[in-house]
Amino acid sequence: MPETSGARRRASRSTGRLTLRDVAERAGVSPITASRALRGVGRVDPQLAQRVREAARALNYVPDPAARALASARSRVVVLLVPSLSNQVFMELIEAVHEVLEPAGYQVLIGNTRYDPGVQERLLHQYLSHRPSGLLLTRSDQTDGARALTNLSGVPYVYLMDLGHDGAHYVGLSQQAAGRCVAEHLMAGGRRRIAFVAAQLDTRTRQREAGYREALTAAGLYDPDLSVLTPERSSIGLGAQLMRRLVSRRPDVDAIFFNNDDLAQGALLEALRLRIRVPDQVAIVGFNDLEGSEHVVPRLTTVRTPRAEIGRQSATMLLALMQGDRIARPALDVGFELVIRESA
Amino acid sequence: MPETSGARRRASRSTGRLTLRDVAERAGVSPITASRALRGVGRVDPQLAQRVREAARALNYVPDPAARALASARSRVVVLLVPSLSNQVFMELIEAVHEVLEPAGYQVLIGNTRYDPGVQERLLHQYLSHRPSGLLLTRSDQTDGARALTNLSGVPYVYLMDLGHDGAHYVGLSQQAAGRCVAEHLMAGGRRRIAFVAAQLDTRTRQREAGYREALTAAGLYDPDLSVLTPERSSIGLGAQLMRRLVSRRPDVDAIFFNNDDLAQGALLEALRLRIRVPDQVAIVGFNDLEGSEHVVPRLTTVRTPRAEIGRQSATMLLALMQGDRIARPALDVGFELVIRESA
DNA sequence: CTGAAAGCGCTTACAG
DNA sequence: CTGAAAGCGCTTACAG
Repeated sequence: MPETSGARRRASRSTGRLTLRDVAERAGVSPITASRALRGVGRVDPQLAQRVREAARALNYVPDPAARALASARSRVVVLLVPSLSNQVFMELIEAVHEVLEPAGYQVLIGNTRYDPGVQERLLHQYLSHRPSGLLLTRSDQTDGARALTNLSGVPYVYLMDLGHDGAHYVGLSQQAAGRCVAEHLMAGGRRRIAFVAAQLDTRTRQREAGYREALTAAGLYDPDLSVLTPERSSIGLGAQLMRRLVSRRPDVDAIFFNNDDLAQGALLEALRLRIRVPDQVAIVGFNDLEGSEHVVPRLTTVRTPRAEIGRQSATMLLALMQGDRIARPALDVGFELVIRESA
Repeated sequence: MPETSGARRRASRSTGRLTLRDVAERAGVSPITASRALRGVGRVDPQLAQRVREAARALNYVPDPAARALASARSRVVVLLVPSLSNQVFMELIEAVHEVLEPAGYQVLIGNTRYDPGVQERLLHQYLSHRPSGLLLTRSDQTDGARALTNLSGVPYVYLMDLGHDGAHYVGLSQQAAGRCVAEHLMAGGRRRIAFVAAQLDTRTRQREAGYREALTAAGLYDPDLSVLTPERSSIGLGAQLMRRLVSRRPDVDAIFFNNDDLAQGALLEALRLRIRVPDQVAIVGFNDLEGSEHVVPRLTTVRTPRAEIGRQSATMLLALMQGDRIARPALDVGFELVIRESA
């Protein structure tokens, strides 16, 4: 179609790009009508709409997101801020969010807050300049400033991972109840000296620790000396290291609750090397049910958290909010499941 | 500053947003000068430039990316297309790319091609509508259509993970040489019946297989019956399963080269259960040196591939290309390293 | 149901 | 070195 293209090129700043006008011309309508037909809004004669859609398809037309965002003061972008990009938990979350939002025509802009509330606030401020249609955040990692920004922006948002009762939208689970559940399982198995080991001390970790402490305190078994908390990054290697240190310092420990499966997997490997019998001598429980946990020796007892479900449900909820729907239950509890295998 | 804001609100479609005009007014210059000062282009009186920067900072001004993209026909977006979001290899890549590009003021738009060249082409077409400043792709997964699109777009791009000699820009390593290296190490250790096991059959897998076959053929040891290739998703569980099947079908196998560490880790666990002694009875080598490989029992011999390095270097190379520099060595070989531990 | 006008917030190209 | 004009490609608000 050299003529069309030539005609468009007359302006000095033309980009040579295929525009809505080309589609409109081909369909024999005005650009406004073409715009409406393509977006499926307003009243357009079905026949005309069909012609427009055919023209767009024939020309392989893709609307310019920048022009669209500028004109409508809203971009089809959803901002997703996660605490880490190297944690399997958040990868599955990202993947699930993508799966729901991409087919719905949204771009997912991912920000890595590195478990740092300050970074989260900075990223939020910067990403808000894109005028996103929606926000997916973790509430517990927010500063007051970030919370204010989020509210003032007027952009719909959903909080991920945990739950709250302040009227905001949540998709997550009670981290504290999960912590309590593990402690109770271990006590029910007759364990008395139950340790809690955690790295990467974010808010969700502390909530789980609170649940653990609550349960043990109620049973008169809480011993602060059995809590090992380190800000280091959670990893298999660190789990092995912490295991070794703990059993040498407290040889009487009879159960260990690791805050993440990577730590627990490392501990299991270390137990193998130290010839510590699991669960006979020490019971071990992990958290999250990550890849490999059902295959390690012995198979790891852990808490399954539905990350993909959180991703899908939060994206779906956000989709509803973005089109102005009201949500009946703003705090969606996706639950957790204690998966009892061989290690405890 | 209610007056300023009130003045701006006179137009019916005003968004209430803080604009370049506000910054210019505060600094006492025209918007064009403010624009130039903020971008650091063109000649601007240093004193004026300083005033503009101060005004922007005082107002907490963030330029509108949409307006910027529309006016300049280029957005500060880099598109990164990866074959998977659930593979640790690509997560580390994504993280490293982010680390370089975000501070440089670019947004990274991530697309998941799901190992499907068709999806890659579709995503490319769609993402190109954002007029990205640069593209980060895996060449071997491209269709001819995608390659044509990439070229025609005029957008600078760098291919990740492997190498090529067609003048395009690459940051990666010779997957075939790595495959050959593993096979040679096993043969040097006296192994004669060396199996190759792979899942998720992408091009890089096939290149490694080619290297393996080449080395074994040269030594007269190649046995096609010892190649196990499955299109299933690579995982620890699958590794365990393939291990069991292979040793029962071919009890004489004395070494296995797994195409990814997750498979090898699963195989090690299965060997533990089946009481197969590694490496005495069967040597096992993995690929990629993923998390946990140095901790498993026995510690896994594998090939370390520098994913973070690929991410950083490719982002840095793209940054240079985007500002019009020429690259002296368009194909950057980041190499690989055979890490000999206990399993082979 | 359809369209001409104006505007979104920037940058480019041109003058001075 | 600085700025007034025009334009990027869409959509909104207003008429008809």
